[in-house]
Amino acid sequence: MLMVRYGNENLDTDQSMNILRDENMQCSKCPIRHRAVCAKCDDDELAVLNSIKVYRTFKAGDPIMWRGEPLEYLASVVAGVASLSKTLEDGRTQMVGLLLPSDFIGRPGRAQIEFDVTATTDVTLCCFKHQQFERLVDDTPHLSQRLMELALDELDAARDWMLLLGRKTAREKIATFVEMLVIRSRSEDVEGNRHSLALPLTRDQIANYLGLTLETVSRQLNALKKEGVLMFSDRRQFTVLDLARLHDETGDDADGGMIF
Amino acid sequence: MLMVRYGNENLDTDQSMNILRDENMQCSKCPIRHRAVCAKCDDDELAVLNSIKVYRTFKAGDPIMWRGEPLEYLASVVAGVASLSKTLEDGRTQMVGLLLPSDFIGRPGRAQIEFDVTATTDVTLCCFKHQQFERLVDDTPHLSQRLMELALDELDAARDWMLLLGRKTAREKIATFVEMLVIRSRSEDVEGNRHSLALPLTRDQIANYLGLTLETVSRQLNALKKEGVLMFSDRRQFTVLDLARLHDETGDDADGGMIF
DNA sequence: GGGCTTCCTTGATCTGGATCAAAAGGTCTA
DNA sequence: TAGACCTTTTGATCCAGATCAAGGAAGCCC
Repeated sequence: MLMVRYGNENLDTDQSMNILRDENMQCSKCPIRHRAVCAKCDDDELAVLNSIKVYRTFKAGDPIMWRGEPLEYLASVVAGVASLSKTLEDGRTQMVGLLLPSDFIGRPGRAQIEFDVTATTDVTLCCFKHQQFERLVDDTPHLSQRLMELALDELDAARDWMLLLGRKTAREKIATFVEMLVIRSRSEDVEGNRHSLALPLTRDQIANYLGLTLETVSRQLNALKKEGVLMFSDRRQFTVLDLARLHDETGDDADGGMIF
Repeated sequence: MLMVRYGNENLDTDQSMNILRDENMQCSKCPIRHRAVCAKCDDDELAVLNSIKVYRTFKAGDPIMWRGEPLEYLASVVAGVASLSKTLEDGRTQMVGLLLPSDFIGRPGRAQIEFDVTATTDVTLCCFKHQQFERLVDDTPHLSQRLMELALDELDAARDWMLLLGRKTAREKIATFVEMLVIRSRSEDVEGNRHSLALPLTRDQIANYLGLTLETVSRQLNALKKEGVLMFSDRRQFTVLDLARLHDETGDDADGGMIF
């Protein structure tokens, strides 16, 4: 996945909090500059954000925020993949969102979140202190407008996922998931209509996202391989050989509901 | 469900469009005044809304908006229940939202919606012309703030529903649905901890909302009846005899994730 | 009242995906 | 180079809920 490397030389690192202050990292050069919460900000607004932002990094598997915990930071995902998940009393869990670069964590006007946030790969976040950011939002229409757009995008994605969870077969779920990965990582290896990319999740995590078990995920992925829709170079890295065929397996109509 | 009756005497009715202009209906007396999109508006702002609003009514079963159709109106639900639903290529459908009084339809900055909206009971909407409303939102922070809150509430509800659709058993789904109805209709008949209310949906529609079949819905509702959790006076009207027991059947933990 | 239609119930059977179980790769450490 | 620990694959079995199939019950229109 879209991994971004920053040099380590000039970092002022607070190891206990994973906080990096990288004086070299300017918002204007940020890889997610034009899709994140700051997308609509002009140079002056960006300068303010630049001055209050802090990078934090998390290792794959690290918890980022817990449900119900007061929100100290709001953040944009700069690199890596994080997941949102909810849990039932007896421990069954369901992922309710996948955060890819440019997605935003935390909401203005909410003191806490209703789900756990976990790093599924190594993750870099661009963080803003909750209260500082809230104040900024109040006098920056470009920020609040963009926050609204992001919230509505998430709502559309959540509703597409409800259709998937409620009505799709295991095969359709897997095909939809892979198609989503292709769409959300357009920038990666493409050769003709062959798209090469990596699964950002383990079989177990995919199962968790799709409301399946890991065994079913494994069987369906291998079936798509046998049928010549996918090709795996290792367990994570794969190529979509037939995008049209993949779409046929999703159960969605041609004009497609999916918004990512 | 919370039905509101308006006198018919002073209505200027355009039958073909179901448009009612009721000069007697002042926003200040509106039953959803304090929960709808206008909740934060002051008297001046309300006066503007009052002057541009139009009521429309729909019979149970009527389509309200179609997916992909350009949005002429944005609207608040004043009375009755409407549903949002999405459909797969082969016709399988899944409800992705239930709109109760005070809920809002349509989004600023979006020319169309990604799902169908249908009246499930007789419905009264308070409508605003799309462009007129957009302009108003831009210079009325109270409106845009409230729209943001409503969007975030919907997002939380959508995520709770993803957990339900992905991981809950049929029994848990039904119990969660009934509990939601109780919570969202607090104003109705309560005697001790016995809550009497009506199912706003047919068995088929409930199945559609919960990702089940109508037979399973019927069996589970009757099982809850046999076990003394619910009591039915007819097929729609019922009483919750044991709210704690109902909650135990939802699978949620005590402090509860559910936000409605 | 009788014939529609729509909604709901109940029973019998089937099946997709869960669950249980075991083994095969891969990676890391030592 | 072995051993410990993952993640993934594959096979065998099971079961919750879907599907198929008949009726009932309530409302509506002639």
